Amino acid sequence: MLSERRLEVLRAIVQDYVGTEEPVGSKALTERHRLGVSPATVRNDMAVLEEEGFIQQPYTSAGRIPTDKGYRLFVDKLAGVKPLTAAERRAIQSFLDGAVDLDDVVARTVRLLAQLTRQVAVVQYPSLTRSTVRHVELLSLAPARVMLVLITDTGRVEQRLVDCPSPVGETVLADLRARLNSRVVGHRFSDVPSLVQDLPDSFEHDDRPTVATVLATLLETLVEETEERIMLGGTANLTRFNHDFPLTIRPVLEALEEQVVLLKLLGEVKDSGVTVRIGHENAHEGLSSTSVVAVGYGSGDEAVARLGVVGPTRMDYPGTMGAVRAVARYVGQILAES
Amino acid sequence: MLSERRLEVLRAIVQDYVGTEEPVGSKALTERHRLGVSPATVRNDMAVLEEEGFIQQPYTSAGRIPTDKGYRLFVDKLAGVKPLTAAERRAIQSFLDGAVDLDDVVARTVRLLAQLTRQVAVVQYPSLTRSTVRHVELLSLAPARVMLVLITDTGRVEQRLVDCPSPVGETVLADLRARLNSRVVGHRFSDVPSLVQDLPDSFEHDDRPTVATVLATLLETLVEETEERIMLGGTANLTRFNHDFPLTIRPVLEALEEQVVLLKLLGEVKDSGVTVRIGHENAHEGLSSTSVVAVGYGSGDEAVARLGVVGPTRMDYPGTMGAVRAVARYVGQILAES
DNA sequence: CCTGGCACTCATTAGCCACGAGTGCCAGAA
DNA sequence: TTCTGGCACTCGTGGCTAATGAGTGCCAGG
Repeated sequence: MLSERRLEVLRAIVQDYVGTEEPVGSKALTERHRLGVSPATVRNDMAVLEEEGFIQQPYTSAGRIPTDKGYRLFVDKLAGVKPLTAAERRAIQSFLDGAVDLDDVVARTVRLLAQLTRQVAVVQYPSLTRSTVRHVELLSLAPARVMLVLITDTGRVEQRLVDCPSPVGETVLADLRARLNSRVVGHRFSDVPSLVQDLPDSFEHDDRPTVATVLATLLETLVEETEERIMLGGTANLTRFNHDFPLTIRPVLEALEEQVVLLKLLGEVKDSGVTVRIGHENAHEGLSSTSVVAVGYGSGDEAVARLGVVGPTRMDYPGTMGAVRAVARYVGQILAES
Repeated sequence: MLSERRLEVLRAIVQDYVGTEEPVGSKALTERHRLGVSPATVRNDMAVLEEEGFIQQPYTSAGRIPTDKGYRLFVDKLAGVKPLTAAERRAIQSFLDGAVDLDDVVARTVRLLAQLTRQVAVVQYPSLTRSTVRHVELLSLAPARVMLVLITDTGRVEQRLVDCPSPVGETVLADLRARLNSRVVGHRFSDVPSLVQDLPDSFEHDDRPTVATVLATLLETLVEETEERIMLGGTANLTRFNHDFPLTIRPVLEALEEQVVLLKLLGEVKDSGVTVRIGHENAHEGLSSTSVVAVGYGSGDEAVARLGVVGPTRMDYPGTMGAVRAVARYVGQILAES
């Protein structure tokens, strides 16, 4: 078990290393922090911390840097979430208030997060599975061609072309539109399949294939578009990886371009509270020297999507966590209002 | 005036420099290219080329590298566009054929371009100004709240919430929807304002404010959404700037994150043929050591948007131009089919 | 106008050395 | 026990010098 002071030493190491980006030695530590003990004592503590795997020497007889395990302990036990200043809060609010539609909200959020944390920001579009239907519209484009438009409560719009097996009359279309909406509006996407199951039966025999086709496309849209979209920003901040530059940044950029990777990354986020994944805790190889700080957000109690940042393991965790949490809250508010 | 052989020397310098990424000397040149003259002669030619500003020495008595002006001459006079191989063409086709909707087409195009050229790819969404209206839909969400959905011939969908001054009946809405569509469907966005100008007059006096509000929102959408969207990909390829890495890559990444910059960049593209902007020809400072190769694309004769790549001035121009042109053609085909 | 020869330039690399931040260990004090 | 001061040792960093070699400009002669 680690004594109180040893934890204090670890905290000091993390803080100094994050600040200076250089391995930190025992002497420097005692000078910058009031630990009340001599460098020699700190050295002993460091030896213990190293044995336990919390810190590490880049090479023999250099200063120490935290390991992933060290950061983990720091995040879990030694540091809280740093709340934003009033000025920052105001900045967030005024920046997000100007958004005109969902795309804009997401775009602004990405910029905001990137600027605030000086890291790469990742924002997932509000997910369809957990949203509800606001409206389904059917438009006749040609005799046997219908456009299906799906509008969600988060303001997202999806459209699909439907090629019908036979020409479809305006009245049938209006009928279908009305019945469809009366059944599904306000319901969750996941409930839609069972709600529309018997709908074809209530139509004339001739129209049933058409109705079935339209419904099939609707269900397909629900499934397909559950592949969620993600917006990325602030990649220029990666250049602050001053160290072994090309080597580090390359795989990170590659990973960030893979929507799949990002989705998986965000998928591992807990439903409540800020989630931090440090270094090798991230499954993806290219991200093994980065940390992900993410959190769910939503218009109500429940999270409909996630947002967060990706940065070097050597990051200011309390500040980053504070910024991510705050932004998520404001975005949630904005979504609830619209 | 430059003699034939001197141009040949310039071409050789560009080709070698692009290949090796190192300043090229007179001896190496005569070895790799059958110029039929001795290194000494080449040196004299080089001296002339340097005096004319086509090439440059990084420092006294090193090899030569092309200047922006040198690349310009190379692109304009010395090199054509290299057509793709049959295999590459097939790859493009099969890759793009799988796309399901407009977003997907753009996303796939970006990936394709990035992979093909090994550079940063930029694709502009088909522009609204040059598109035509396929359908306008009005949905009643609440008594005094209407959702306006605009569908373009390129498959793009835009929606806006409209808060009306007074409750609006279903019949009025249906009436407006019908008249609106009969007037604007098939017409260009730029023609819409004059087409709907007198529309409010044909409604009951009480409904005119509502109609006017809806129309205002429609026109606003046309203008606002003319701010065009852009998709970016392949930023990981920037790491192939091996040279003065952080210094070079930073401003480039920053520039690429600014939609405005990208739009301005693509805005300068000629309407026909592949446009190449080299180094300082790009207005933006951060892009002064990159070149942009871009071209318009569209479903018909006319370009509705642009796509291209951004890479180091030291790039394989013929190959890049070939790839960009080929991709643009296929995307145009895909759009025309849908 | 082209060529071979020659002296010169200068970035790069390797080798060397002094410096100093940092360590581990140990004996003695608290 | 726990902490401290002292001390020898490690090793990356930075400055210096010398050797290397690719590349140049210039010139005299074909």
